[in-house]
Amino acid sequence: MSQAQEVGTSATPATALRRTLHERGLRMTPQRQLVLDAVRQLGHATPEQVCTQVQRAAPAVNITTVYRTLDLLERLGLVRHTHLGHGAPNYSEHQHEHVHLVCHGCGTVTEVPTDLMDGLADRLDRERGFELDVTHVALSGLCRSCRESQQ
Amino acid sequence: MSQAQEVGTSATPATALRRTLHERGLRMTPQRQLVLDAVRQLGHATPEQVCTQVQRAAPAVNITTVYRTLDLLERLGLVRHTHLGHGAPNYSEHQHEHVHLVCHGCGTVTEVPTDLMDGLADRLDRERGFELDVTHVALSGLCRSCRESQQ
DNA sequence: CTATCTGCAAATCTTTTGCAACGGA
DNA sequence: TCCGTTGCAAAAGATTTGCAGATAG
Repeated sequence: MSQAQEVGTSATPATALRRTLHERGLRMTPQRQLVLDAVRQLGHATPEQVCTQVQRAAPAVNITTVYRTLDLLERLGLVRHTHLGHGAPNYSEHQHEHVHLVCHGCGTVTEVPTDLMDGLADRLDRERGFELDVTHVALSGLCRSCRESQQ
Repeated sequence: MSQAQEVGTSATPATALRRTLHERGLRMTPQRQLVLDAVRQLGHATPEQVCTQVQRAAPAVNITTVYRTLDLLERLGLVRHTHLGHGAPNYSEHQHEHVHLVCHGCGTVTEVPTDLMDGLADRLDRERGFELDVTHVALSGLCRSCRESQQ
């Protein structure tokens, strides 16, 4: 009983997650639902942050499980990760597509619509045959307020 | 004598590096020249790769020194680093500006001229007041050959 | 009942830090 | 000589792996 104690969502309805897992012969577990919920609640977050959020509902869930589950959810196409700059990967819902702007100065992360990248994506496609994955990396630079305070 | 043994470049002329260091009250050392040389020779490389290259000339140089020196050279504006995707930062000469395209499929890194980003940079500046640092991150996606072999 | 999952502990890998010794100017 | 630098060892942080036990189906 030391394992998975206190793990459990409020209801555990026959969710889309359960269906997706079963289609591939995988099992539905409270941990998997909790990790997916956490990613949705947090918008975008590191594995560490996801773990903290999950543990608010189920303290026994291990960070190892969070890593493994994020990997799994990504393979299922339910979440995706981007690299915001330093090192920590950053997970968010797959549907929720956006480009990250990271400020060197204050570290703020802003989300902007992906259509900002349309022009660039077209050019890369035409000129280089490169299919840009718009959401996988962050653009970095200086935000307005940092520019103002710097000069 | 256990330290810095066998460290030494072929000549050690009064280089630009020496001057830059002295301007700031810092000291010229063989290690610093070797790290800078390695970055130039490799084009772009992780700290690990830089270290391996340096150690071909001077086996005693420690990875710690490579990390510290890359940091220093970056503060001096001689090199800069970008994030290619997974986690390892990637150092290259500062003068040598380019945008990295990383392919998800084969991992190939391609360099393209930064003016590809001009349109996007303008838009971000006008619409968001965000000053894009074009060279700091990589764009990822699928290269032509991976697209062809995938479909 | 059985194969899949999880938690735990330990291994790995990358990067940073403290400190005594070294060496550039 | 003096103080910036280096090498070493150990710490710190992030992620992965092996395995025994728990559990979904």
